[in-house]
Amino acid sequence: MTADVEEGRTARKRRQILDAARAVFLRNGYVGASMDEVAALAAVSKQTVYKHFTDKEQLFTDVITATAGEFDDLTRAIAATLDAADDPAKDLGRLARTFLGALLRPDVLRLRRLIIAEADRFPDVGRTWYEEGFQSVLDTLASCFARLAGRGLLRLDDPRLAAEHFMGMLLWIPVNRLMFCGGGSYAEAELDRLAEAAVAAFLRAYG
Amino acid sequence: MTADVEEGRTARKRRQILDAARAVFLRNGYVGASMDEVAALAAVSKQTVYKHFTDKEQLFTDVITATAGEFDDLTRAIAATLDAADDPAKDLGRLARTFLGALLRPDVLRLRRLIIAEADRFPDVGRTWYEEGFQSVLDTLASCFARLAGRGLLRLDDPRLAAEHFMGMLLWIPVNRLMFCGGGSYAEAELDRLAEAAVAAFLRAYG
DNA sequence: CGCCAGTACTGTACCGTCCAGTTCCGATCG
DNA sequence: CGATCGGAACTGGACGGTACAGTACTGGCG
Repeated sequence: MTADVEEGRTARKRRQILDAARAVFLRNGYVGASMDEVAALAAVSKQTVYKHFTDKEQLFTDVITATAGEFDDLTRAIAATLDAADDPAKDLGRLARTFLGALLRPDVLRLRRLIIAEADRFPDVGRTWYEEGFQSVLDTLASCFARLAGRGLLRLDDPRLAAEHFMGMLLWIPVNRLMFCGGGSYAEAELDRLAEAAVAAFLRAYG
Repeated sequence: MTADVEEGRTARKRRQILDAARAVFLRNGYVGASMDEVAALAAVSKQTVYKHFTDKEQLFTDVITATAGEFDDLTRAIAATLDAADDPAKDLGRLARTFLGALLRPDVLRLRRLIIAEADRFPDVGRTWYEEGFQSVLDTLASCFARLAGRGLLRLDDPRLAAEHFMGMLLWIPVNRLMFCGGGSYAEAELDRLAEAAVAAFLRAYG
């Protein structure tokens, strides 16, 4: 997406294929996606697809792992927001809004659905996603909570547990609603309300 | 499953097909399931399958909606446990354990994965499941919370919000872990710990 | 006679391979 | 510095083999 114009023909084709495959897999699922469609959308011959990726399976796993790195932005946002916090209510609210905005995006939800759907066929993909994405966000949040507790701004024994409860109160409802009701979305005002309510309850339990 | 031996041969065949289809869909997903496999597992000819269900699509939606009624047991368990409550900490703990035991069963999780995976192809199925299953459990829990608040055993303005937060703290972590890590499971002691921690935090926020 | 199992059949879709011809890239040479 | 060249990468299409949805037909059982 950036100035990767200079990356060589081979790398460019590979990137095209990965992007097209991501779109096709997200739209049709693993079984429903056809390699012909991937090749067509990538504007590439099928031979080239099979030169870069031996299998449909390997193409799938490479697509997911290539997309997994995007969680790093989220963890950085956590640390940046909370470590500079002085008013926990306000800064937790901002963090909660950041989470909702990042995790309820349609493409993120479709990726989530895809990984969940194929968790049986690709156990490694699912486990990696859980450990590298889900858990690492929790770890980061927990260590920030621990620092806030050290500064007397939160009151908690088990920062990891507090992080789990924070995420649960914030995300359980909207994530489930959007997972089951495919094309839905939330208005900004509703997201504000969700974030505010979760933070208020969290501060009653852990403030 | 019970003593439905006398239900007519047509209805019996239909039941056989539905049960077999549920197993096949749960194991292979919608696209991966084959009608031949369903017929074979039901010990029925393919012609009979198509006599009862016009389509693969219709068979799928009928399978899901036929399974959806099982949530009623859960809602009854909520009301029975909480409306007789005198010690909220203890009874909420029992309820939390009931939820975990019911929702983390492997077949329930596979059904959940299946519906989520096909939420794009079958939007009605996903929405129905969310409204009839998910929301009705929340509604029941919320009205029980309201009664508890009326008796002075809980302190809350918005019972629905409290129910959402209760479920979120309890279920977010284990459900997600098992959705992403296909074949995992929890030991009983871990479930006890999860339930206890969620109830303790909930009572700090809403006690 | 009516219903159903078993099976064969049609049409389609797709994975992965193969081949013949073309384009791109980097290096070498005039 | 620009023309040339060899090889790698790519295209486009065709093909074998397989799997599956849905239909049709035949024989057997109550």
